[in-house]
Amino acid sequence: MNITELAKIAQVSKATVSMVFNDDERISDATKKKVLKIAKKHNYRPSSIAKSLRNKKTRTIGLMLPDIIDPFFPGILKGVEEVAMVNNYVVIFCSFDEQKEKESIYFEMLQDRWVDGIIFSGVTGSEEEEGFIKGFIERNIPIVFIDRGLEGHSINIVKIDNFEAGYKGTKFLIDCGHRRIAFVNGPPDIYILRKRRDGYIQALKDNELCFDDSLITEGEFSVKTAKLAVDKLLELKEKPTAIFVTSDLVAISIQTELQKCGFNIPDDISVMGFDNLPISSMVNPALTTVAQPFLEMGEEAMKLLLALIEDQVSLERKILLNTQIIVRESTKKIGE
Amino acid sequence: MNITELAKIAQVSKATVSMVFNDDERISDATKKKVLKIAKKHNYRPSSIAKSLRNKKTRTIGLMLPDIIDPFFPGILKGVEEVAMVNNYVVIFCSFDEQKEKESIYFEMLQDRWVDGIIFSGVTGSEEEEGFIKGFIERNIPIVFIDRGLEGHSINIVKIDNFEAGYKGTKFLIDCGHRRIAFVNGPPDIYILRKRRDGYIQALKDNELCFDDSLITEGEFSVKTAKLAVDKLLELKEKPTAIFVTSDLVAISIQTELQKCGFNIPDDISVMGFDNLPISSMVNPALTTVAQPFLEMGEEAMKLLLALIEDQVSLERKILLNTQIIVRESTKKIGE
DNA sequence: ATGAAAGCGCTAACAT
DNA sequence: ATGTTAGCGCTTTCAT
Repeated sequence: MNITELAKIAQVSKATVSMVFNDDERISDATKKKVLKIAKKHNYRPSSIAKSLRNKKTRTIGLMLPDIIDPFFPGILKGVEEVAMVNNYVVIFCSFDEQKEKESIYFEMLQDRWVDGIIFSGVTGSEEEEGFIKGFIERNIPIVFIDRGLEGHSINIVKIDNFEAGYKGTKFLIDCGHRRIAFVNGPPDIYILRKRRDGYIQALKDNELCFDDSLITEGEFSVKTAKLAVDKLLELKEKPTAIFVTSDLVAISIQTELQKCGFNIPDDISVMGFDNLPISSMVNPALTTVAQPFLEMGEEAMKLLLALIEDQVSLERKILLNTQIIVRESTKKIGE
Repeated sequence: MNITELAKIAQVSKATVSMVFNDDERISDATKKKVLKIAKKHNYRPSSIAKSLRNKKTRTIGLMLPDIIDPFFPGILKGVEEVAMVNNYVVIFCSFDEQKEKESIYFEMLQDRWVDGIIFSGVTGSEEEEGFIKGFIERNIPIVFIDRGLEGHSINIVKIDNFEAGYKGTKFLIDCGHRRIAFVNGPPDIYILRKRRDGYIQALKDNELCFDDSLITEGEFSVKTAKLAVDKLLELKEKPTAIFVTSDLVAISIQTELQKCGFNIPDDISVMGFDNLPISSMVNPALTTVAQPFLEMGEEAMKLLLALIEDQVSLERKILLNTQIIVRESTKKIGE
């Protein structure tokens, strides 16, 4: 059932049917009712495809994510999806698994499909990527970044203040009385992780605590790094009383490792995570952590994208979301 | 840049351009090369939207999920996405959060957008839902279900054998020497969970073990249920030596609860989960569990959907995927 | 080997 | 208050 058939049955013109479905005020209530009734009876619904071709708007956005198994992306996806759906948009899910080739193919698909906008998390910074991104911007397809964007470009981005988060987490441990605080981080060539480390170091400095290189472990976020970090700690003659880990998953692995080595958490050592994943409240001990507002990040990114699409504004906006310390059982006050 | 403009620049007809991009053999190599070159230069790519309207095929599928935070859905999503993308399809992500209203709206959106097919996990069984599903099938839009489908309908479905999985998990514990095995399950009105329980009971029977109602706890999958289950166990005079929990997340919560009550796992009591989530290997102790092949479920669902879409077959197919026992640290052999 | 033209389902300008 | 018509970008018959 399409508009032509329906118009025939309802004995009106296609234009009238169209106007009815677009709530045009010029149509009389009588015909409006009549058309709607017949449409319902015949299960007629206007084709989004035809509309898109005609209107040059698809009410579709692309969401580019490096991964979906990593448990912080589902929250972002959900936030984006919710705001999109309420606004009658639909999201095409693109996960490129850190593969350049997949990323390129998805960029092309999104271009071919005339998406109205793109939300992008996990920029790699490759030349090819930059080319695609510039292409979209030239064609007036807005892009909103999450976490980090293209360096040296006027961009719209939603993120947390990673420096402040690193600072805040460290400060919390200091306020708990800890004086020797180890730091376990991901790869420092990732901008946001470098910032977290900077925050950690600044907090130490501001509180006149020794900053000791041997307290820092950096490497990819994995169980291996967790083991490495624990091994490193065990060899230290002067052991830290707390560890700040910039990933909940790694923090959980570290807790496990430490427990296996006979440490009691938090009595022997405090552990502080970063992310606040759903699982973090379920493990033993429940993890104290710096919470990232994943859902909100998705929501805000989508809201910003909507503004860019619909209001045609080309503002360059940075939205900074708050992190929050969630105190649970893996940290405790010491000293006095 | 569209086909008309490109045709003009290349001094050929629109038909020729179209044929070039559809690899029509009638076009000479010379013009093919010429057109492709000019297309590249002007960054021309055929519009998927216009193609869709013309061809009545969108190379788009809808994926309906009840949730995305629940950690087994990301695996499914990933499996679907991978197979879709390799075949030049795109997936519209629809999460209805167990809300009937959202579900209906998404069904309508998918209809309006002429998706070529739908993958659906989490049927609720509501009348409205059934209406939509029938509508799609009537309009020849294939639907593949994951886990469970519509009762009394010829449907295409990908799932695991939940009875066998329940049986297998229980049997493993029996083979470890356990004679009193508690069972913690989700709501038994969910078909697949009922099946898992049936498998548990059958395994007990087949091994002439007492089946004791007081060993079973059922309720929604949550921390609350975990606590409830542990409380119940503590009151038992004859304690079980093992617990089989049909959800890793709940199993992890139960481990935490038990540890807080002073139990050592697996020395005092063995715990067996169900799912094999990424996190399950990281907790302490690492969880022995019945693994569901989430990724494969998504992949197989998408492959089946492709067959239905492209071969226009209307076979009614059930794909049964294997579960697997992953032995880790939370269970141990006892007795002899 | 290539071109001309109709039509996919819709909207918007213009006409009545 | 409603109808007529052209056109969005593409494919596909049918001609040449």
